[in-house]
Amino acid sequence: MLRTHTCGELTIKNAGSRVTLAGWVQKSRDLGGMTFVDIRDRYGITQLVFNMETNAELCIKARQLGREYVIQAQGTITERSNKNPKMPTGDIEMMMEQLEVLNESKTPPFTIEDNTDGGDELRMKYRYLDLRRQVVRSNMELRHQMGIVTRNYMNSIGFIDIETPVLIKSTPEGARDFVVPSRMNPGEFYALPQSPQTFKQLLMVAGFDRYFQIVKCFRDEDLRADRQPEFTQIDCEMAFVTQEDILNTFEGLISHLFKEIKGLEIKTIPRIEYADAMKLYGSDKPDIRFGMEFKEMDHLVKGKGFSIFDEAPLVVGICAPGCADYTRKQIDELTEFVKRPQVGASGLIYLRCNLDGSLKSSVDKFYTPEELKHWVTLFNALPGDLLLILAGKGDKIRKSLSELRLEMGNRLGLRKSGTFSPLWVVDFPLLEWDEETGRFYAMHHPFTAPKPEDILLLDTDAKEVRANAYDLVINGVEIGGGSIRIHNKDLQKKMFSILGFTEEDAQSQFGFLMNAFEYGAPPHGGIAFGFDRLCSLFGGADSIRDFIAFPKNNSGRDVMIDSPSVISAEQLKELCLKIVK
RNA sequence: GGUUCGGUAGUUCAGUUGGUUAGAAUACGUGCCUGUCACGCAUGUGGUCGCGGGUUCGAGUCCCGUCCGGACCGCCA
Repeated sequence: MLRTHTCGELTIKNAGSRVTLAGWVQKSRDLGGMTFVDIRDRYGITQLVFNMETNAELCIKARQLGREYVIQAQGTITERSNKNPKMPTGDIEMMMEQLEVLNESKTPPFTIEDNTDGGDELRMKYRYLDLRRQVVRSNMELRHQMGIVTRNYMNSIGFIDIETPVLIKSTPEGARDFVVPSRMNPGEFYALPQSPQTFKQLLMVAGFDRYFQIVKCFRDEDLRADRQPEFTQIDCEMAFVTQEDILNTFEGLISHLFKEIKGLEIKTIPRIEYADAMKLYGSDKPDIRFGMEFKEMDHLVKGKGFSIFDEAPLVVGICAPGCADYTRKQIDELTEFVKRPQVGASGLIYLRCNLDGSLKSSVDKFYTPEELKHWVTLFNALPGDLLLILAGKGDKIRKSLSELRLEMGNRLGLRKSGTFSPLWVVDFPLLEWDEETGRFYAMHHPFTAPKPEDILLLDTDAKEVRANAYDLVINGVEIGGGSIRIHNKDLQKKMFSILGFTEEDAQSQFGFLMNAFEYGAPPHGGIAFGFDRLCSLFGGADSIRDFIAFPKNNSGRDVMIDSPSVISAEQLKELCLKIVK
């Protein structure tokens, strides 16, 4: 071994012992007569002391060291005369006896510090240097812990980890597939899985009644701070269960993770129906760390001559507590915010509930003080509050108001990191009508079971059919989702037909699944959690990139290895492929 | 496909109404310094102002195009 200890473990107890450390030069401080060098590995930092009086040759050698040189240091651990309470090894230092440069280093393009001077792009290009930083490394360690705790927990409640294939079949439903050409089958392609969905269902048919896997999934869609083209799921499936059993089982996993990793007790996770979430928060993934629920106002505002409200299908607002002192400028800012194309409202109406009890709105012309008082009553608004009201088309304006609600939550500091508010959103619609293509799409996926009491509606009013589908939302982030699956061939066939599949298409794409359903498929259902998102949520970050060792940038590129890249003409020929731009 | 912000020293940024030789901090180099730990002091090196075109006596600054990066919308069963 090139070392006897790590750079993080030596304390006052080791004083007097002769040790050898190996690691990277974090920083050196040359004071003339003596030189201090901080040596770093993934466990911590230890201070090395070189003294000109006792060993001039070694001290001069130490002055030649640059940042990130890899060195081996031998010496005796002594108690410091000037202790540093800020570092775990701050009580001791190593009086140097021997120094070996194991490898030199160019000066890195950014500092290897918690508050690095490097920008994102540079850090990604030199990710191996970025990963040396304590903050990034501890993100990786958190991820490791989350994985271990999950595996142990799932194992302890009887789940079995089974790997499913990565080279599978492309299907038109859902996200775009990444495809891989098959050399042995010219003109044919594998697809990388968007999730192991059908395989885990086949495992249920096979009798593995509790399956899980921490598994890479792939989707060829545009990226976001919380979306990577390859990402990791905790993928789970159970047989002989109801929705209730699944929610309870995975409430167990989530509270266990919170307890083990964060030391937090999560009581029962509240549930909200999809329809209520949309009505109260305008979102299927509401952040319930704060209230500010929607109130619909049509019955109070229509027919008073204010055409914006009269002509809008829906008038809906929120009450921002303590914001009545917002200046004209601040209100204008909010108006600009809701008018941004990403938010999409055409204007913002406000009502100030002044501290002296008076009311001031942007529509005083149209409403009497008495009428405005009814608004205040509807919102239970207190003096000092500010009502913010949008008008427009139902779902669209709810979405805009949802953005405004989150913005106000941010402004008022109501979205505190370190606070976790998990929520089950249940009873999602089974289907979504798409105007452009004039057909239904599965809201979750085509294997989701309708609620038994809604099955009859499939033929008459398919839009109204609710599914046994659920999402886990934490702090407004969709962390997981799943459903009870269809296990009956005829119902599955019917679903495909509603989704516009011909019988032949359904058979060629999903025949293997429907055939399996003919051989005793048990009732089953499951859930998948976004592991990267869960890690970044626990780590208190908005972006999942810092919890992935080698992430891709906004354009799906890995700027370190410079992928994707062109392949040679030989490779193309072998695959019978031709590039047409 | 769209909206929006940005690209100036190795790095992070400032740069006024278009006007002399483009600045700061940090990093790096050199010298001094025996208790530093964001060491200090002195001093120095370092610039294709992303790229191309245009307006102008004059462009880092204005205009057009383009490339790259960030956030977002669409998209993401």
